[in-house]
Amino acid sequence: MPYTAEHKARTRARIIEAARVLFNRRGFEQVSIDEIMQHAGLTRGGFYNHFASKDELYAEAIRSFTSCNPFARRLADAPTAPPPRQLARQLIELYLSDEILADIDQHCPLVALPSDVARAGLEPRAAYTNLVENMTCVFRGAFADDDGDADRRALLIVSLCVGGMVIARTTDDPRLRASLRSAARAQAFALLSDG
Amino acid sequence: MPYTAEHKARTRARIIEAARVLFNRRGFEQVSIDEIMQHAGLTRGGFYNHFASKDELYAEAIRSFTSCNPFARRLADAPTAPPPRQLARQLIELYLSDEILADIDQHCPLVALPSDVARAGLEPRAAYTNLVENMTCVFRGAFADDDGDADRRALLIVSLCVGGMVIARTTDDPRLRASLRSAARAQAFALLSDG
DNA sequence: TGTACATCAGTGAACGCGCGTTCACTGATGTAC
DNA sequence: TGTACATCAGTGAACGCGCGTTCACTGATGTAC
Repeated sequence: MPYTAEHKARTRARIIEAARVLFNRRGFEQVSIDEIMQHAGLTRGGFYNHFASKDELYAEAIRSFTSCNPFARRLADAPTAPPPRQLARQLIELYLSDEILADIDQHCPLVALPSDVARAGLEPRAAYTNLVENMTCVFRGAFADDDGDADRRALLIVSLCVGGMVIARTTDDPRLRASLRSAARAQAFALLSDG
Repeated sequence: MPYTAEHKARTRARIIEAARVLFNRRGFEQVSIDEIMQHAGLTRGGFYNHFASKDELYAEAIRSFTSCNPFARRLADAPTAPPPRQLARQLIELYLSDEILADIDQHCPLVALPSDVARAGLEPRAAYTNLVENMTCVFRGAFADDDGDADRRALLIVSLCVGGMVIARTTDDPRLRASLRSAARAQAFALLSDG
């Protein structure tokens, strides 16, 4: 057995991470396998030692989003996190922040890839749905268990965050980019507070 | 002057309409000029009699949405339309309706093409921004001129409509598709009412 | 410990295909007479 | 009214390029002895 299985797994993970970043930045079709492999420090030909096709890589990359964006990392800290409502506020703030908007590589796939995923196969769409559910679930946690209006509020916060960021990311007008997000932030906070 | 200018304008409009439908359905890069021209009942070569490049057509197609979707048509009826606030309600209802969600060809580019436009050139992004502004402006009209909070509310309604539809369109979960839109509709109505 | 070997991760040239774009042309049409 | 003509919208073959994929290969590595 030349090269350990672990060695191959690490290389594979490196390719997926490179793909995640590049897909997020420029979309699935706009990124070539050549580029992904270079970004991972490899050359074109080796790709098919790890994946059957570019499509297979796409599904893997979307799945990997769940564990690699700052939002998800913030959530992973949950045990040491502040109480639910305060955590929710921090996540809204982070989600709509200038830092995230400015750093395309860190964008949430809900924001970065909706059109791409909508046209993709079943696997990517299921991964996307899963992400929406996870995000909603976090905000749901900020309300009382017996709060009949909590589900609706959580969904609204998600819609505001995603909607605000999608438009902000797409438009080229700096004022609109700012006012959209500050309006969404204030409204999301209001939804959290008067619950 | 063989062929009237009007003849050429009609052909051009036919190409734009074909492009609008196909881009909306499958995205910018996934649709070839060949396909668009066929869809318009023409052949590949004639394309460059009407447009300098595929990018130029893209911007035109986005702009054309302003005049050829149910949302815009509803607006064109303005003279005979109900008072601004009631019109706004009708437009929200329409934007988030089952009918629109089910008919991909009719989707608003704000919902159908965000990832594509975000990666496109200046022209498409400017056209997108323009659409956001037009939409915001309509909802702004539902509030008093001297209402200092109106701009913010109008932006929130746009964010909710677009955000709700973007996620609904992308997810494959029917319950989520429904609950997102009904929550967004209720909240948008609330924003209109207690202004 | 040192060496020969088998494995297979990684290489890079090549292939085939589709797409955006160009170009020489064709033929339908409005105009001048 | 009829005809010859100039224009240019529309045609379709061709070009060049980039991409996904294939393939014969190389050489680094763990293992057996």
